[in-house]
Amino acid sequence: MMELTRKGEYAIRGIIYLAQQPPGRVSLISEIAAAAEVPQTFLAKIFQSFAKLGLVTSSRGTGGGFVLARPASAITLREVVEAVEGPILPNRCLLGSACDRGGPCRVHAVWKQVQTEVVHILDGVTIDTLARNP
Amino acid sequence: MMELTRKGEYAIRGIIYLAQQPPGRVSLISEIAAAAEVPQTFLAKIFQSFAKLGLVTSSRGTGGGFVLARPASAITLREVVEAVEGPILPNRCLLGSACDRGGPCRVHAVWKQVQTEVVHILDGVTIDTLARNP
DNA sequence: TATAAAGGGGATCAAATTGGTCCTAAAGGT
DNA sequence: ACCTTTAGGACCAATTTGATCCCCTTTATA
Repeated sequence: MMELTRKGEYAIRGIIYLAQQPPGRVSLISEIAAAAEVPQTFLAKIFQSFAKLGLVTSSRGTGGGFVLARPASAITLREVVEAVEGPILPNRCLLGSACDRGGPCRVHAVWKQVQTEVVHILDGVTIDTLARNP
Repeated sequence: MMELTRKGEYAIRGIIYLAQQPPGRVSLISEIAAAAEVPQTFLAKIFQSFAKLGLVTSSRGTGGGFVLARPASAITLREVVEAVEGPILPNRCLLGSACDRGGPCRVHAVWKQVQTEVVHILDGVTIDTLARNP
């Protein structure tokens, strides 16, 4: 239960690689894909999401590629994961207010607590931290 | 991300209904399914899992049905969820020791922490508590 | 000892999601 | 012009999810 998908896995590996490059250094998607051992076309889609959300900046043409849009210490694991997997949401009922057939369900508060805790943990981890890891 | 499936949702609804019955009272799967508003054949499968894991006891034939195998206060939400969704496992890498291409991945400790927290929350909630909820 | 009333278990199936490819367009450098 | 590189959409196969169906076994009781 609650498993990260390949997409999430790849997203993390890819952005960690970017974070390990010298600041300002532009990386090609082909380079990132090779280093992170991820299918290139798939990773390209992932980085499109990153770009749209402002986690990375992209440039086209010769000399183009991807760079972090912010210092790695200002990008959280939560942002990266949510960029490709959508919001942390242990149960659909956390979206609307009425989840059960009439009124909030009996487990509502528990899922809310799970959500809060997970978000808190992932918010506390930056890509910088992960990139510097042993 | 991390969404509970219908199966998990149904499992919880079904066992809460059982917990709300007078102690010892046998409930038919048809009765539970109607009350919980869950497809009966699907719920039957779910309760088979419960029975195999010893959360409920089942009896066949006339007068048969399902009863909680333990007091509702001794059944945790975690047991119910894991019975049908498998173990709480934010990342595959939490199974083996080496997750990344050689050695544990950089995010390993984070997923471990998420797992521990979620397990802790769900372990702290009993079916009894849910059944008595407003 | 039939027979009806349950649950057990396997096979099967459609729909949704996941994981991934391909192609064409657009943008930028030479 | 022409090459390089990302953008975006269409498309596709495999897997998972969400069921349904059918036949078997167990059990009470008429």
